Amino acid sequence: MSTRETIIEQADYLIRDKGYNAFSYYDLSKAIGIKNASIHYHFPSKSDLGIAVVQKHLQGLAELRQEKKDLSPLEQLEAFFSIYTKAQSNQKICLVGALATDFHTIEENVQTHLKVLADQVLNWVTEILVLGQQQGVFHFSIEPRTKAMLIISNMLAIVQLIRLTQIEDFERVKAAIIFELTNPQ
Amino acid sequence: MSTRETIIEQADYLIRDKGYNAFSYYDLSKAIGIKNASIHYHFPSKSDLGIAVVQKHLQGLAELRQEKKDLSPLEQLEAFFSIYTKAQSNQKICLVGALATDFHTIEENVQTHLKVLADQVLNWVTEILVLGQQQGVFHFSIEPRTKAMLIISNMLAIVQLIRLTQIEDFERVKAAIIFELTNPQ
DNA sequence: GTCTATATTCCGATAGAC
DNA sequence: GTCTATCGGAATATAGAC
Repeated sequence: MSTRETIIEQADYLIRDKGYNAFSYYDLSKAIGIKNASIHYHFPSKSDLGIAVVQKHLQGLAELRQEKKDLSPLEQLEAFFSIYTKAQSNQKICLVGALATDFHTIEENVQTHLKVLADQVLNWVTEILVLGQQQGVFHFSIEPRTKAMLIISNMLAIVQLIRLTQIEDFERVKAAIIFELTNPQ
Repeated sequence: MSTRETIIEQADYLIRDKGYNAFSYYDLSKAIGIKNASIHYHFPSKSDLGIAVVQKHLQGLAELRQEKKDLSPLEQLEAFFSIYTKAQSNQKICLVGALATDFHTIEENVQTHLKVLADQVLNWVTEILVLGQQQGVFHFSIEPRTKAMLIISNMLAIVQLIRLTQIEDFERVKAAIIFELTNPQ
């Protein structure tokens, strides 16, 4: 992995662990083993790095979506959940939530990229829900886009909340979403 | 309002606007009109201030709960939602979410108080849901505590997400939660 | 591309006068 | 209880050698 990619990966980790404003170039230099100034060579400003991290997630999302596109709606939804399962296993939160709470402190170009990421996530989950509804495997009576917001909200928030409650709540919530979605009650 | 109370209120505002690590004693001094050092007289360390803000929310929650305890389950749930409606109207997020994302950077005594707040919220919403279920006005098939986590997650995350999507999503989500909860499908 | 060294700014916190 | 003044440290960022 190139130095540039290593920096992005570590920055991603730190943003989702401590928050955008709490991590520093010094944190990165410690973690990677190169000096502060070397990181500025790759990413002159912190915003440049923030954008790169968001873009990495955009790319990862597109790849995951492409990779799973022929699977069943339920399997695709579980693929979406896997993003959060992976985060939760490392005590990390999701990038969208991490940067949303710091939204009023990040530069406008980072904000813009973040909005695109949120939009892409919303589009994907909405698409999965519509497909599942058409196939009769998902049951819900509200607008698909709103249902997608509810499910995304559940995942985004639960990875934050399990820092305060119990780690087991993550699996409980995931199972409950699938139960309610797949059972006509 | 006493200077102490003014400081707490402004700190509350700033934490939920910019995040715990992004606001400074200087921000407070500008907003209130007293000097940096004067704030340290009331709150020697930033942790002292953080704890005071959490405790203000704990007290506010207890008062709201007491005030609404004889109302119907639906009205009590709407009272819970009103916390987020108020936040959303000022582009603020909820305190629990704001401090959860910064959780790994705040001092242990702030963490402890925050956990108590999250626990109190969870207890209240669970209680409302059980009552509604007993009265036959709420319909859900999962554990009440898990259902409470789902609903709290929805509200906690939506106030973060509307910074990235559309402000109208807040009302949509709120209406959808009530619709799904009150309709047997 | 990485380094040393440093400029600059800002932050949390304290001493001491009033 | 609020002020001026300042300390010590940390952050983002840059200059210039290698």
